[in-house]
Amino acid sequence: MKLKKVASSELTPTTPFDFDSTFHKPDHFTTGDNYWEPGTRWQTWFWQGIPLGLKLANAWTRVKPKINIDVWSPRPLTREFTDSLTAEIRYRYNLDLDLTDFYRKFKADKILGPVIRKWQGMRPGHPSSLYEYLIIGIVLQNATVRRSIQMFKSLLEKYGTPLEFDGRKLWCFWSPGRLSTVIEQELRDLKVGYRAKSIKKIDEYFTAGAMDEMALRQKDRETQMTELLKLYGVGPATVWYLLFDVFHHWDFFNHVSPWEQKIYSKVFFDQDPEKPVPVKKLLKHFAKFGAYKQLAVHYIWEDLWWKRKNEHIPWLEKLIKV
DNA sequence: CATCAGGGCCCTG
DNA sequence: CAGGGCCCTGAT
Repeated sequence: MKLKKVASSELTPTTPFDFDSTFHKPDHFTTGDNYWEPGTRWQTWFWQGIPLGLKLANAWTRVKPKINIDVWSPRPLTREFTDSLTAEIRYRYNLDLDLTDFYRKFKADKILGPVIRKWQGMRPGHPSSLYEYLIIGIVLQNATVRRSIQMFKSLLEKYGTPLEFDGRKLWCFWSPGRLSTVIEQELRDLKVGYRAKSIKKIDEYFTAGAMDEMALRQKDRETQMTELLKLYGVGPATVWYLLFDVFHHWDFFNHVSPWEQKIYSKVFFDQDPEKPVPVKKLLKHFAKFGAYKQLAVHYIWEDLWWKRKNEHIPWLEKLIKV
Protein backbone atom coordinates (compact mmCIF):
# COMPACT_ATOMS: atom_id res chain seq x y z
CA MET A 1 0.00 0.00 0.00
CA LYS A 2 1.40 3.36 -1.06
CA LEU A 3 0.80 6.14 1.44
CA LYS A 4 0.62 9.87 1.00
CA LYS A 5 2.20 12.40 3.27
CA VAL A 6 -0.73 14.05 4.99
CA ALA A 7 0.56 15.79 8.07
CA SER A 8 3.60 17.24 9.79
CA SER A 9 4.01 18.43 13.30
CA GLU A 10 6.62 18.93 15.94
CA LEU A 11 7.01 17.75 19.48
CA THR A 12 8.97 19.32 22.27
CA PRO A 13 10.18 16.80 24.85
CA THR A 14 11.23 17.78 28.32
CA THR A 15 14.92 18.56 28.80
CA PRO A 16 17.38 16.86 28.78
CA PHE A 17 16.49 14.76 25.78
CA ASP A 18 18.53 12.41 23.62
CA PHE A 19 16.99 11.41 20.31
CA ASP A 20 18.94 8.35 19.26
CA SER A 21 18.96 6.44 22.53
CA THR A 22 15.24 7.14 22.91
CA PHE A 23 14.21 6.09 19.43
CA HIS A 24 16.65 3.28 18.92
CA LYS A 25 17.02 0.47 21.45
CA PRO A 26 19.64 -1.92 20.10
CA ASP A 27 18.16 -4.75 22.16
CA HIS A 28 14.66 -4.44 20.73
CA PHE A 29 14.51 -7.22 18.24
CA THR A 30 11.45 -6.22 16.21
CA THR A 31 12.36 -5.75 12.60
CA GLY A 32 10.46 -5.03 9.44
CA ASP A 33 8.19 -2.43 11.04
CA ASN A 34 10.82 0.22 11.66
CA TYR A 35 14.14 1.57 10.47
CA TRP A 36 16.59 3.76 12.28
CA GLU A 37 19.61 5.79 11.34
CA PRO A 38 21.20 8.46 13.53
CA GLY A 39 18.76 11.34 13.87
CA THR A 40 15.83 9.62 12.15
CA ARG A 41 13.41 6.81 12.83
CA TRP A 42 10.82 5.47 10.41
CA GLN A 43 8.05 3.52 12.07
CA THR A 44 4.74 2.01 11.01
CA TRP A 45 1.92 2.69 13.42
CA PHE A 46 -1.59 1.27 13.44
CA TRP A 47 -3.72 3.98 15.00
CA GLN A 48 -7.50 4.13 15.34
CA GLY A 49 -8.07 1.83 12.41
CA ILE A 50 -5.57 3.40 10.03
CA PRO A 51 -2.14 2.00 9.08
CA LEU A 52 0.32 4.88 9.13
CA GLY A 53 3.91 5.59 8.27
CA LEU A 54 5.78 7.88 10.63
CA LYS A 55 9.08 9.64 10.30
CA LEU A 56 10.53 11.05 13.48
CA ALA A 57 13.49 13.34 13.00
CA ASN A 58 15.80 14.99 15.46
CA ALA A 59 15.40 18.76 15.21
CA TRP A 60 17.37 20.06 18.17
CA THR A 61 17.71 23.81 18.14
CA ARG A 62 20.55 25.56 19.90
CA VAL A 63 18.53 25.83 23.07
CA LYS A 64 15.99 23.05 23.20
CA PRO A 65 15.10 19.59 21.96
CA LYS A 66 12.56 19.22 19.19
CA ILE A 67 11.26 16.31 17.14
CA ASN A 68 9.75 16.73 13.70
CA ILE A 69 7.06 14.23 12.85
CA ASP A 70 5.83 13.50 9.34
CA VAL A 71 2.80 11.29 8.87
CA TRP A 72 1.94 9.20 5.80
CA SER A 73 -1.54 7.76 5.49
CA PRO A 74 -3.85 6.05 2.98
CA ARG A 75 -6.37 8.87 3.47
CA PRO A 76 -6.63 12.39 4.85
CA LEU A 77 -6.60 12.74 8.61
CA THR A 78 -8.52 15.09 10.84
CA ARG A 79 -6.82 17.44 13.22
CA GLU A 80 -8.39 15.50 16.06
CA PHE A 81 -6.83 12.29 14.77
CA THR A 82 -3.31 13.71 14.49
CA ASP A 83 -3.62 15.30 17.93
CA SER A 84 -4.46 11.96 19.49
CA LEU A 85 -1.63 10.35 17.54
CA THR A 86 0.98 12.79 18.78
CA ALA A 87 -0.34 12.45 22.32
CA GLU A 88 0.15 8.71 22.01
CA ILE A 89 3.68 9.13 20.68
CA ARG A 90 4.43 11.36 23.68
CA TYR A 91 3.09 8.64 25.95
CA ARG A 92 4.80 5.64 24.40
CA TYR A 93 8.20 7.32 24.24
CA ASN A 94 7.87 9.10 27.58
CA LEU A 95 8.58 12.50 26.10
CA ASP A 96 7.16 14.24 29.18
CA LEU A 97 9.25 12.28 31.64
CA ASP A 98 11.16 14.32 34.18
CA LEU A 99 14.50 12.62 34.75
CA THR A 100 16.08 15.18 37.04
CA ASP A 101 15.33 13.41 40.32
CA PHE A 102 16.64 10.10 38.97
CA TYR A 103 19.84 11.74 37.76
CA ARG A 104 20.35 13.70 40.97
CA LYS A 105 19.99 10.60 43.12
CA PHE A 106 22.33 8.35 41.19
CA LYS A 107 24.88 10.52 39.42
CA ALA A 108 27.45 9.47 42.00
CA ASP A 109 26.74 5.75 41.76
CA LYS A 110 29.85 3.85 40.73
CA ILE A 111 28.23 1.90 37.92
CA LEU A 112 25.16 4.00 37.07
CA GLY A 113 26.80 7.44 37.34
CA PRO A 114 28.97 7.23 34.21
CA VAL A 115 26.11 5.63 32.28
CA ILE A 116 23.74 8.45 33.24
CA ARG A 117 26.27 11.00 32.02
CA LYS A 118 26.79 9.15 28.76
CA TRP A 119 23.08 8.71 28.01
CA GLN A 120 21.82 11.99 29.39
CA GLY A 121 18.25 12.43 28.15
CA MET A 122 17.54 8.85 27.10
CA ARG A 123 13.91 7.84 27.66
CA PRO A 124 12.60 4.36 28.21
CA GLY A 125 9.86 3.55 25.74
CA HIS A 126 8.40 1.21 23.18
CA PRO A 127 6.38 1.90 20.03
CA SER A 128 3.89 -0.93 20.49
CA SER A 129 0.32 -0.99 21.71
CA LEU A 130 -0.60 -3.47 24.43
CA TYR A 131 -1.97 -5.93 21.88
CA GLU A 132 1.15 -5.68 19.75
CA TYR A 133 3.45 -6.02 22.72
CA LEU A 134 1.59 -9.11 23.89
CA ILE A 135 2.27 -10.79 20.56
CA ILE A 136 5.91 -9.79 20.87
CA GLY A 137 5.99 -11.05 24.45
CA ILE A 138 4.64 -14.41 23.38
CA VAL A 139 7.27 -14.92 20.69
CA LEU A 140 9.96 -14.01 23.20
CA GLN A 141 9.05 -16.97 25.36
CA ASN A 142 11.32 -19.95 25.50
CA ALA A 143 13.28 -18.90 22.47
CA THR A 144 16.59 -17.35 21.56
CA VAL A 145 16.68 -13.92 19.92
CA ARG A 146 17.16 -15.39 16.46
CA ARG A 147 14.13 -17.60 16.78
CA SER A 148 12.02 -14.76 18.20
CA ILE A 149 12.92 -12.58 15.23
CA GLN A 150 12.03 -15.35 12.83
CA MET A 151 8.63 -15.95 14.44
CA PHE A 152 7.83 -12.24 14.58
CA LYS A 153 8.79 -11.76 10.95
CA SER A 154 6.63 -14.67 9.79
CA LEU A 155 3.62 -13.32 11.66
CA LEU A 156 4.13 -9.74 10.51
CA GLU A 157 4.54 -10.69 6.87
CA LYS A 158 1.56 -13.02 6.96
CA TYR A 159 -0.98 -10.83 8.77
CA GLY A 160 0.48 -7.32 8.62
CA THR A 161 0.18 -4.73 5.85
CA PRO A 162 3.14 -3.72 3.70
CA LEU A 163 3.37 0.06 3.55
CA GLU A 164 5.37 2.30 1.26
CA PHE A 165 6.22 5.77 2.46
CA ASP A 166 9.13 8.16 2.22
CA GLY A 167 10.91 5.71 -0.08
CA ARG A 168 10.74 2.89 2.48
CA LYS A 169 8.86 -0.36 2.57
CA LEU A 170 7.88 -1.40 6.06
CA TRP A 171 5.30 -3.74 7.51
CA CYS A 172 2.50 -2.44 9.69
CA PHE A 173 1.13 -4.55 12.53
CA TRP A 174 -2.31 -6.06 12.04
CA SER A 175 -5.21 -5.03 14.23
CA PRO A 176 -6.83 -7.04 17.03
CA GLY A 177 -9.41 -9.40 15.55
CA ARG A 178 -7.38 -10.06 12.42
CA LEU A 179 -6.76 -13.61 13.61
CA SER A 180 -10.37 -14.45 14.40
CA THR A 181 -10.79 -16.46 11.20
CA VAL A 182 -7.33 -17.96 11.38
CA ILE A 183 -7.11 -21.52 12.63
CA GLU A 184 -4.45 -22.61 15.07
CA GLN A 185 -2.75 -24.88 12.54
CA GLU A 186 -2.16 -21.95 10.20
CA LEU A 187 -0.26 -20.19 12.99
CA ARG A 188 1.62 -23.37 13.78
CA ASP A 189 2.74 -23.55 10.18
CA LEU A 190 4.61 -20.29 10.84
CA LYS A 191 6.69 -22.28 13.31
CA VAL A 192 5.52 -20.55 16.43
CA GLY A 193 4.88 -23.91 18.05
CA TYR A 194 2.74 -24.09 21.17
CA ARG A 195 2.58 -20.27 21.17
CA ALA A 196 -0.09 -20.50 18.46
CA LYS A 197 -2.70 -21.20 21.11
CA SER A 198 -1.69 -18.16 23.18
CA ILE A 199 -1.64 -15.84 20.17
CA LYS A 200 -5.06 -17.01 19.09
CA LYS A 201 -6.54 -16.60 22.57
CA ILE A 202 -5.07 -13.14 23.05
CA ASP A 203 -6.55 -12.03 19.75
CA GLU A 204 -9.92 -13.46 20.83
CA TYR A 205 -9.70 -11.68 24.15
CA PHE A 206 -9.21 -8.31 22.47
CA THR A 207 -11.85 -9.00 19.83
CA ALA A 208 -14.34 -9.67 22.61
CA GLY A 209 -13.52 -6.24 24.02
CA ALA A 210 -12.30 -7.81 27.24
CA MET A 211 -9.14 -5.70 27.34
CA ASP A 212 -9.12 -1.90 27.20
CA GLU A 213 -5.56 -0.60 27.12
CA MET A 214 -6.43 3.03 27.79
CA ALA A 215 -8.63 2.13 30.76
CA LEU A 216 -5.98 -0.22 32.13
CA ARG A 217 -3.36 2.53 32.02
CA GLN A 218 -5.45 4.43 34.58
CA LYS A 219 -5.49 1.53 37.06
CA ASP A 220 -2.91 0.83 39.73
CA ARG A 221 -0.09 -1.63 39.17
CA GLU A 222 -1.65 -4.51 41.07
CA THR A 223 -4.83 -4.32 39.02
CA GLN A 224 -2.85 -4.14 35.80
CA MET A 225 -0.87 -7.19 36.81
CA THR A 226 -3.97 -9.17 37.74
CA GLU A 227 -5.72 -8.28 34.49
CA LEU A 228 -2.69 -9.18 32.37
CA LEU A 229 -2.16 -12.51 34.13
CA LYS A 230 -5.70 -13.50 33.16
CA LEU A 231 -4.51 -13.74 29.57
CA TYR A 232 -3.69 -17.24 28.45
CA GLY A 233 0.02 -17.49 27.77
CA VAL A 234 0.97 -14.52 29.93
CA GLY A 235 2.97 -15.31 33.05
CA PRO A 236 5.34 -13.46 35.36
CA ALA A 237 8.09 -12.92 32.77
CA THR A 238 5.82 -11.38 30.16
CA VAL A 239 3.99 -9.25 32.75
CA TRP A 240 7.30 -7.91 34.00
CA TYR A 241 8.16 -6.67 30.49
CA LEU A 242 4.69 -5.23 29.99
CA LEU A 243 4.66 -3.27 33.22
CA PHE A 244 7.84 -1.50 32.21
CA ASP A 245 7.52 -1.06 28.45
CA VAL A 246 3.77 -0.56 28.09
CA PHE A 247 2.64 0.70 31.49
CA HIS A 248 5.79 2.63 32.42
CA HIS A 249 6.39 1.48 35.98
CA TRP A 250 9.99 2.35 36.75
CA ASP A 251 10.09 0.80 40.19
CA PHE A 252 8.85 -2.73 39.55
CA PHE A 253 11.50 -5.42 39.51
CA ASN A 254 10.48 -8.93 40.52
CA HIS A 255 11.73 -11.10 37.73
CA VAL A 256 15.08 -12.04 36.22
CA SER A 257 15.23 -14.54 33.37
CA PRO A 258 18.21 -16.91 33.15
CA TRP A 259 20.07 -15.12 30.35
CA GLU A 260 19.49 -11.72 31.93
CA GLN A 261 20.70 -13.13 35.23
CA LYS A 262 23.99 -14.07 33.59
CA ILE A 263 24.41 -10.62 32.05
CA TYR A 264 23.57 -8.78 35.28
CA SER A 265 26.02 -11.01 37.16
CA LYS A 266 28.80 -9.90 34.84
CA VAL A 267 27.85 -6.23 34.71
CA PHE A 268 27.04 -5.59 38.38
CA PHE A 269 29.32 -8.11 40.09
CA ASP A 270 31.93 -8.84 37.42
CA GLN A 271 31.01 -12.46 37.97
CA ASP A 272 31.58 -15.23 35.43
CA PRO A 273 28.23 -15.50 33.60
CA GLU A 274 28.47 -19.27 33.82
CA LYS A 275 28.42 -18.99 37.60
CA PRO A 276 25.68 -16.41 37.92
CA VAL A 277 24.78 -14.53 41.06
CA PRO A 278 21.50 -15.83 42.56
CA VAL A 279 18.41 -13.94 41.43
CA LYS A 280 17.53 -13.06 45.01
CA LYS A 281 20.87 -11.35 45.47
CA LEU A 282 20.50 -9.43 42.20
CA LEU A 283 17.06 -8.17 43.18
CA LYS A 284 18.41 -7.16 46.58
CA HIS A 285 21.17 -5.24 44.86
CA PHE A 286 18.71 -3.40 42.59
CA ALA A 287 16.74 -2.33 45.66
CA LYS A 288 19.23 0.48 46.17
CA PHE A 289 17.81 2.18 43.08
CA GLY A 290 14.52 2.60 44.94
CA ALA A 291 11.71 4.04 42.84
CA TYR A 292 13.95 3.82 39.77
CA LYS A 293 15.02 0.17 39.85
CA GLN A 294 13.85 -0.70 36.38
CA LEU A 295 14.93 2.61 34.93
CA ALA A 296 18.39 2.22 36.39
CA VAL A 297 18.79 -1.26 34.96
CA HIS A 298 17.37 -0.04 31.63
CA TYR A 299 20.12 2.58 31.43
CA ILE A 300 22.83 0.03 32.12
CA TRP A 301 21.24 -2.53 29.82
CA GLU A 302 20.97 -0.11 26.90
CA ASP A 303 24.52 1.08 27.47
CA LEU A 304 25.70 -2.50 27.12
CA TRP A 305 23.80 -3.02 23.86
CA TRP A 306 25.07 0.25 22.40
CA LYS A 307 28.60 -0.84 23.27
CA ARG A 308 27.95 -4.07 21.44
CA LYS A 309 27.17 -2.10 18.28
CA ASN A 310 30.66 -0.65 18.31
CA GLU A 311 32.83 -3.31 19.84
CA HIS A 312 32.98 -7.07 20.09
CA ILE A 313 32.06 -8.31 23.55
CA PRO A 314 32.81 -12.04 23.49
CA TRP A 315 31.13 -12.99 26.77
CA LEU A 316 27.94 -11.20 25.68
CA GLU A 317 27.86 -12.79 22.24
CA LYS A 318 28.01 -16.18 23.90
CA LEU A 319 24.89 -15.42 25.89
CA ILE A 320 22.54 -13.77 23.43
CA LYS A 321 22.69 -15.96 20.34
CA VAL A 322 21.27 -13.36 18.00
C1' DC B 1 23.31 -39.31 14.23
C1' DA B 2 20.97 -38.13 18.99
C1' DT B 3 20.36 -35.15 22.76
C1' DC B 4 19.64 -30.92 25.02
C1' DA B 5 18.88 -26.26 26.55
C1' DG B 6 16.94 -22.18 25.52
C1' DG B 7 14.60 -14.56 26.85
C1' DG B 8 7.95 -19.49 30.03
C1' DC B 9 3.62 -21.00 30.79
C1' DC B 10 -0.09 -24.19 31.59
C1' DC B 11 -1.69 -28.13 33.61
C1' DT B 12 -1.62 -32.15 36.41
C1' DG B 13 -0.92 -34.77 40.54
C1' DC C 1 4.02 -26.53 44.95
C1' DA C 2 6.96 -29.45 41.88
C1' DG C 3 7.70 -31.00 37.59
C1' DG C 4 6.41 -32.67 32.88
C1' DG C 5 5.16 -31.25 28.24
C1' DC C 6 5.15 -28.12 24.66
C1' DC C 7 7.62 -26.07 19.80
C1' DC C 8 11.71 -25.17 16.90
C1' DT C 9 16.61 -24.36 16.39
C1' DG C 10 21.43 -24.42 16.90
C1' DA C 11 25.14 -26.29 19.76
C1' DT C 12 27.56 -30.26 21.21
